[in-house]
This record gives sequence, structure tokens and C-alpha cells, in this order.
Amino acid sequence: MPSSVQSVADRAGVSVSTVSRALRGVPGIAESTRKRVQEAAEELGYVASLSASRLATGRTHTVAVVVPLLSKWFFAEVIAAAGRVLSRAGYDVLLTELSTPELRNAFFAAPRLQGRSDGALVLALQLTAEELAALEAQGQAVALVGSERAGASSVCVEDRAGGRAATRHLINLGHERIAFLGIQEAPGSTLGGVPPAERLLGYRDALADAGISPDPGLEFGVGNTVDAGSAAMATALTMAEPPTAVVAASDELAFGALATLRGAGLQVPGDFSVVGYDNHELAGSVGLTTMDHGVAEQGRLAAEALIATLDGAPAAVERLQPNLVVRGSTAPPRRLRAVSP
Amino acid sequence: MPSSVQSVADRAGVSVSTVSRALRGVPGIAESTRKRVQEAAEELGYVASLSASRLATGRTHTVAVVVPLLSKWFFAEVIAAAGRVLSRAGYDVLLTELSTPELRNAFFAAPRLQGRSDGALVLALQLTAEELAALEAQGQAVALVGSERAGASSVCVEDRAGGRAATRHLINLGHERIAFLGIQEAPGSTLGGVPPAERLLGYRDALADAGISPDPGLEFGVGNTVDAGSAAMATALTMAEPPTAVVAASDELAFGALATLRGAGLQVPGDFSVVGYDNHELAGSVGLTTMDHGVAEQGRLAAEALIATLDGAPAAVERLQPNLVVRGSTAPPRRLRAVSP
DNA sequence: CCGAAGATTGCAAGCGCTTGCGAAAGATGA
DNA sequence: TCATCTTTCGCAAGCGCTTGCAATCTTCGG
Repeated sequence: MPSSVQSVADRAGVSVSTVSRALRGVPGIAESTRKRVQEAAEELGYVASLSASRLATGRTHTVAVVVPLLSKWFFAEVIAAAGRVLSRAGYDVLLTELSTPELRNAFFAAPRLQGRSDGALVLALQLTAEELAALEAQGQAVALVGSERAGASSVCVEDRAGGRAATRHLINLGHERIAFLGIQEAPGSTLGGVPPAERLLGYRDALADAGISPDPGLEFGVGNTVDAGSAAMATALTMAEPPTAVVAASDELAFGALATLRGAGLQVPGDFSVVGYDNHELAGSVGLTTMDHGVAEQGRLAAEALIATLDGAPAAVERLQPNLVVRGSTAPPRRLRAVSP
Repeated sequence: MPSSVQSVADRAGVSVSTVSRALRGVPGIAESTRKRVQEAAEELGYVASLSASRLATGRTHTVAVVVPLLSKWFFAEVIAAAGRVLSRAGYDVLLTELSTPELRNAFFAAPRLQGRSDGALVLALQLTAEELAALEAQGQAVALVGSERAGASSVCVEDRAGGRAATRHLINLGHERIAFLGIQEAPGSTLGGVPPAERLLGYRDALADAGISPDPGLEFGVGNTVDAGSAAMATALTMAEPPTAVVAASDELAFGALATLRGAGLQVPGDFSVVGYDNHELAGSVGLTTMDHGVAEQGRLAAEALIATLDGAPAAVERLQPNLVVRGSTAPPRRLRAVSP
């Protein structure tokens, strides 16, 4: 059993309160005393009891990270980045995965964070007002990633501009029939682990800018998985007048699309162009042109924002600009290059 | 500020000790009393203070998950699976990423888990005896994934058999010049977030079984990244007598290899076969033949083992058998199919 | 040399919950 | 009806640390 303040106090010949103050660097303790206490503590291998100091102070120095789906690269990356800044700042990271609507509801129905953490970093979940209120009622400072709520700090991406840029890239290359692979929650899912339709809106913006009339048949809304992307792409290929390019709302969807295209014997980018969204770890290796939106940076910034909030700063929102990363999956449509046979 | 036991006690007209016992279901409380207390608690929205009960009991009901690199799919998947069983069992999950040797050393040098968690789930890190002892000295029950240590529970994979199976698959298809892309830590890295060379040994076993003399030039040891796999594959293609197939020690390496092959204009599996190891989330979409070793199951089993240990069960080790998943990246070498031109 | 301001340290009252032990009350058996 | 068990509860002593406030000791200006 670990030694207590008392034992250190005895050894250093001071009172427990002095030990407490000395070890925490509270001013008002003579430097000589402090040193003596520290030595005594060291010799005893003393480590202050967390539970005890938490009870006494009411602060846990812990931050809960709430995420819809841990195994998605995006979330893991954000958490990793956030975790680094949090732990450097002395906060523990409590992980909570809300992978089903049931878990989500249960989580918000009970004060599950009360006394467990000082703040919550909420990824992607589009919190309802009640959910946000529930967190605050539990005394949590909260910072959001990928959504925006009055009163809470957040970092989010200009997804509409991103969708627009991705689409414009294809338009600039000469494409006119451009499909959109969007992310759509399964109906009934309260997960909401998905950025809203901003990217789709950006896609429409770009078409409008270019005077291309939108074709609802080219807009696909599917689950955010490789397979779904694959299937949607297959459907697109069966159209009477198929697209020559696609912008996917995530790299995973794009991976699926690429797989289908390859399977169909189509060359990318020769016969078909695709641009993704995320700049996924593996996007480079498959040569996917994609929108980079600083995934790790989102985590870092959000963690910093949360820490600032915990230190009493007012809520602030940070907006990131996504950037196009051109790789090998986009090129002018074949039609144009075939002009001079 | 949340209400305390005292307020519930007052409201229910009983003593605090009765409230405590009633709410926790401790036997020795009349059912009627218990009900009354529960109602009072409910009406007050009472939630027991975690810190207080932790201080009083000494148990934290928290498990630390220690992982080398969160953003790797493998680890995220294991954590997700483990996290589900842990939280269902009432444990909180504390996340600790040890992504650099410095962080690792610092982590084990100080009793960083003391009072923070009841147990630790350690992924991939090949703990030294001292490190394991350090954890136990902090009162942690420990369970390992991907390594084995006397005295600790663990779940690991029969990697040697896996490497052998993967290689044999290629041999059975008729390949004879088979390269191996192995994972090798950067020198000086104490990370150890890598399974030992078991897979390589299995590869050699298979060659020996088939009477194929091993060529050290075909064994590559690189970092576990897509790019490294890509580079190693490129090197392999420059050999005087290049291989016709490769078994990669991870799917990420395999992805890299595939990228290089595609870039070189080689058909997979027509001109070259590749088998990976992991059954990565994206392996299916690129049609990669690979060894599945139940990643999520490893997490689940490890979590269960840890919980069992916390409940007083003796340490146990679970061994998983990897299975070959045949997809489209393997086929007989061209030489054989070109027999009848 | 003296009183006061300033620097250090100790006292003791929490923080909110758990638990061993004894008391009170109801049940049982002769 | 009385002694003996049981069943239910309350008392009070922690768990180990923090912190407001008072006590003690120095240091200084006059």
C-alpha cells in the first residue's frame, strides 16, 4: 500500500498541510522546507492519492473524449492528436465510444461523466441542445469537433467550400457529368456521427457556378463505408448517361468507388476521375486526389480549446480551410483528350 | 453542485450508511427501505461521487489501455472491441498512447497508473520484465495483447503458423521466388510496438517444408508503413532475379507493395501475387489476399481476461489461430500459365 | 529596543462515501 | 411468556488530501 502524506510529513518533520503545499508548489513555503519535503517524498516513493485530491478539490484533471466510432481512421487520428496535447497538459483521457443509438441515448440519459471528467471533447456527434445541456449540467466544459453549438467551443471545417473546391477541380479539368457520393446516416440512427450535408451543398454550388444544371440522379447518399461507395459507384455506372467523374464525401467512399472502377476495367484517371475527402492515411498510396482538412490539427486545436475553456477562457470557434491535394486520380475526361484523334 | 448521500438520507428518513448500502444493493437492507431510498435518490437526481467512493474503497473501476500508436487501424480496432466489453462490465477506459520512446520511458519511470486504474491492457508493447513489474507495483492487474509474459494474462496469435500458411498458399500456387516484407523497428526505438519475428520464421518454415532454399536477399525488414512497403517492393523489382510473389507482415506493407506494382504496370495477380497480414478494414476493397487474425476478437478476449483477473482469476493465455482469406491478389505465377502459348 | 508587517507553518474542518460493530426490533422456539 | 436468533439500521471512524485561518517566528524601521 502506497505511503500517505502523513508518512512524508513525519519523515520531513513537518505537518501534512506543509507537505501538501510543498509538493504542489503552492507559494508560502520556504524553499528549504520544500526541498526537504521533496526529498522525503522521493525516498518514500510517495505518490499523492488521486482519488483523495480529487475528492478534496473537486477537479479530476481528466477529459472525456466522446466519439461515435473509434475504428474509423478519422476519429482515431483526431483522438491521437488531441490526446497528445491533453496529456502534455496533465489531463487524463477517458475514452467513450457511442457506436449505437442505444449507447448514445444511455450515455446522455444518465450523468455518466459527472465526477469522472472536467470536460468533454465531442467528436462529430451532432449534439442536440438537450444533450449539450446534459453535459454542462454535469459540470463539463465541452469542446466540439465537426459541429457548432452556441456556448461551446468548437473547431470545424469549411466543408461547403471544400465540396465546392473538389467539384470545381473536376469542372476545371473539363468534366460536366459529375456524381456526388454523399454520406447519409441510416434512417433511425441517432448516431449523427457525420458532418452535415455541407459538402453536398458545396458540390451544388460549384455546378451552379459553372452553369451546369444539377442532376439529382447523380447525387448518392449512402453509409460511410468502402462497400457503400463501391455499390453506389456501380449504380452510377449503370446510368443511361453515366458520369465521367465523382466527388466522394469521404476517402473511404472514394476507395470503394476506385475498387468498382478498377473491377469494371475502367482506367483512373483515364476513363474516370475521382476525388475524395479526408486525405486518409492510405489516400497517398492509392494515388487518390482528395481534400485535406487537417485531421490531426482538428484534434489538436479542439484539445487546446477545451483546455482554454477549463482555464476559464470564453468559448471560441475555430474554422479550418480544407485544401485540395492533387494526386493521380483526376484528369480531363477522355472526350476532351480524344478531340484530335 | 450535486446532492450528497446526506441529502438523500434526510429525504428518505434514514442514515447515510443505509443510503449507501441501499443504492449499491448491499444485502441486509429491507426491500421496502431500499425502494424508499431509491425513490429519494431519484427525486434528487442523486449521483454518488466517484472520487469519494474511490477514495473509500480504493477501487477505481477504470482500466488503462496502453497502446503504441492509436492511429493504426489495428490498434483502434482492438481498443474499440476491448472498450465495448470493458464499459459493459462497468469499467471506464483510460487511454494512454506511448508513441515515442521518451513517452514510454517516462510512463514506466513514474507510477502513472497508481490510483488511476485497477488494471492495464497493454497492446503490442513488448514489455520488459521491469516494465511489467512496475505496473504490478502500482497495483495494476495486467493483460497483454500480442505478447506473452510470465504471470500476466495475454492473448496472442500463432503468428509463426500464420506466416507459414500465407507462404504455403503461394507455394501451392506454384511460386518459388517469394519475398517477405517484414516489420522492423527503427534502431534505437524502444517502442516495440511490433510483433516479434514470428511471421518471418513461419515464412522460412514454409520454404523449408517445400525444399526451397531461402534467399536472404528476399527478406526485407522495414518500418510498418505503406510507404515502407512501397519502397521495399520497388527494391525487390530491381533484383536480378526478382520474386514473383510477396508475403507482407502487415496489410499496410501489402498496400504499399500493391501501389508500387500497379505503378510499375504489373498486373496483380497476373504478374505478381501478394498476400498481406491483418485483414485490414480496406483489404477487401483492394482485393487483398491476407491472413485474418481476429483483430476485434483479440481486443474482446483481452478485455475479458483482464476483467477475470480483476475478479481474482489466475492469469491465463489465449492463443488465436490466424486464417487465410483468399481474395484477388494471388494466383499462379505467369511462368506456369504461359506453358501452353 | 519595541511594535508591526511579513513570511512560514500547523490546526482542524471538511470533501462524500464505505464499513465494522453494536443496538434496536421483530421473529422463533420451548 | 421469556430467552435467543435474525434481520435491519445507525454510529462513528476512517479513506488521504486541501485550505481558510490562526499561531509562531523573522525582519525592520524608528
